[in-house]
Amino acid sequence: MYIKDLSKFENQLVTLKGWVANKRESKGLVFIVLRDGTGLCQCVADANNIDESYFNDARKTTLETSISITGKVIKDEKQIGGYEIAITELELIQVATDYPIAKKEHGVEFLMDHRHLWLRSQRQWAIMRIRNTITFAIHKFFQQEGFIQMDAPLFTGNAVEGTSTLFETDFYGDPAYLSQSGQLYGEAMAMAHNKIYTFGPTFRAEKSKTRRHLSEFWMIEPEMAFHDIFDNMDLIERFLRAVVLDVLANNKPELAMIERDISILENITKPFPRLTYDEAVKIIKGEVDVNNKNAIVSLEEELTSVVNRISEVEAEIKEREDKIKVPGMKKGEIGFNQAKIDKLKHELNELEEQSRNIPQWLSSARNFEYGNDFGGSDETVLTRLFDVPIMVYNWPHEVKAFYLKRDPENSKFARGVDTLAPEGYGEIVGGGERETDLDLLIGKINEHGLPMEAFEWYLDLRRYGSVPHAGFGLGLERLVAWVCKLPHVRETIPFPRMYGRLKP
RNA sequence: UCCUCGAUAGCUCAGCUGGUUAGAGCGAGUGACUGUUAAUCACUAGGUCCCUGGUUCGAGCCCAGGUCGGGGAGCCA
Repeated sequence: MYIKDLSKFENQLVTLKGWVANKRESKGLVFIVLRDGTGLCQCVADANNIDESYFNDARKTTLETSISITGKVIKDEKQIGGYEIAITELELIQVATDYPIAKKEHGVEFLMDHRHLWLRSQRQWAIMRIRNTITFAIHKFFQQEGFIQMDAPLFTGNAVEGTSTLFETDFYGDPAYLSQSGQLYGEAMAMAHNKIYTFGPTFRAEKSKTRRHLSEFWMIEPEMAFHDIFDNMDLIERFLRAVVLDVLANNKPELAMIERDISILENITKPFPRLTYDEAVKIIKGEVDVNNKNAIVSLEEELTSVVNRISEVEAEIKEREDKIKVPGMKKGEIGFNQAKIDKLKHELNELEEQSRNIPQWLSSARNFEYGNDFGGSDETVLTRLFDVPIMVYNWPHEVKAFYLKRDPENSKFARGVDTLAPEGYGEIVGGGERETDLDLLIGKINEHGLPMEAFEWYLDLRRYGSVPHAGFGLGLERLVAWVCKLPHVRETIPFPRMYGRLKP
């Protein structure tokens, strides 16, 4: 019996097992908000209606105490979930003392140190449900499209691109690296099964401390024989649309819990703009407007509004602090104002960080040098202007991976494509058409200073029945972060591993 | 690796140009309250002011070096 099914048991006696998510009590009444992993439900112990021992046990409950409750299901529109339980029996399973996570603002470090408990809170619960939908939707999409799921090894002897970002391990006395992409293996598997996808963990030892980076993250890498870059873009677009529509179909309540603006997700049915690198650069530099917006001007406006908001917030904090100081205010009202002040101070810290970052981003966009790869801030500047994901293709070949196909129409470019999520999120997909020319590939491997013997097996794919093929890699956490509009990817995975974070 | 912000009670934060005994709210504990949805009231217990050194009659506050954390750059999904 689970809380999510209560509607089928109106006016019946049910038994629920779960944890105390919240509790309020007065003399003859105890209100327990029970959490059972499927939902929340208020349960009421009324001293007049139940045995004294049950009532006393109800009073003993604390935050996150585990209990079993039996009671009658009563419809009550005012309650979360629309139902309430009138308790008739209550069994304490384990009484928790001093649960660390309180119903108030906490700092990031504290919450991360208590990630094992933080996962129980409502917001995190909702995010994990959405992640689950996305994971399932990804498998569903590819399976329906006739893809075979195959897994690339996690231990690898050679680096795809450089070694500075690899975690080294000991493999029976030899160095081995944790995989940072299954890409090359994916190509081999596609030659055997035509269309395949991998879905597994990926490791990158980048000492990055930004909202977009994890050291361990989950990547989905499809690879398709007989696909060119345009087929690839068609697939990316269909794929992301299917996944987001699945979330909209299954997770409206969760999206509401985290206060996600659904209208932007609903735009997913619109076609994704496809820009060449050249076009995207013009937009970033503010030389071309898009959707009646100019990248530079709108960022300048953003900066102004951040500055204005800072003075607003400062004024409100001061006002509330002065209010509290006046003698005679009721204790509860002081507490209420103090909680508001806490929240405003957190907002103020974030705004001040933005006011330091935006000028840097502005100068980076203004001074963007044609031919460079996009940085994180460039992607932010660009994607703030859109309300659907965009695809940027035909990149200068020097800045992209060695295995990307040179554009036959202009050898300056490589047929890579990045998909950038809107609202400033940036890259969630990177991919492209693969180089099939054996000599060009050998040249690129030498150019990058990579050990040729490690790539012999890969070159075999060009020697024996080489065909045009393409694929891409999607970062699961980045997709979840955008769908949920989270400020940081660390909340999209149960136990994040990142620079400076290996526990819990 | 670089830039930038920070570290004070279990938590979130005040703490003035350096000045006696370091504060608030929340949380916790005790008692009072018959329906609450972070707003009832009273009382109680909570501190190595991150570490090391320096300046000073005097350092939570100033200086130097470190440690840890937030944000960003580079790199990337």
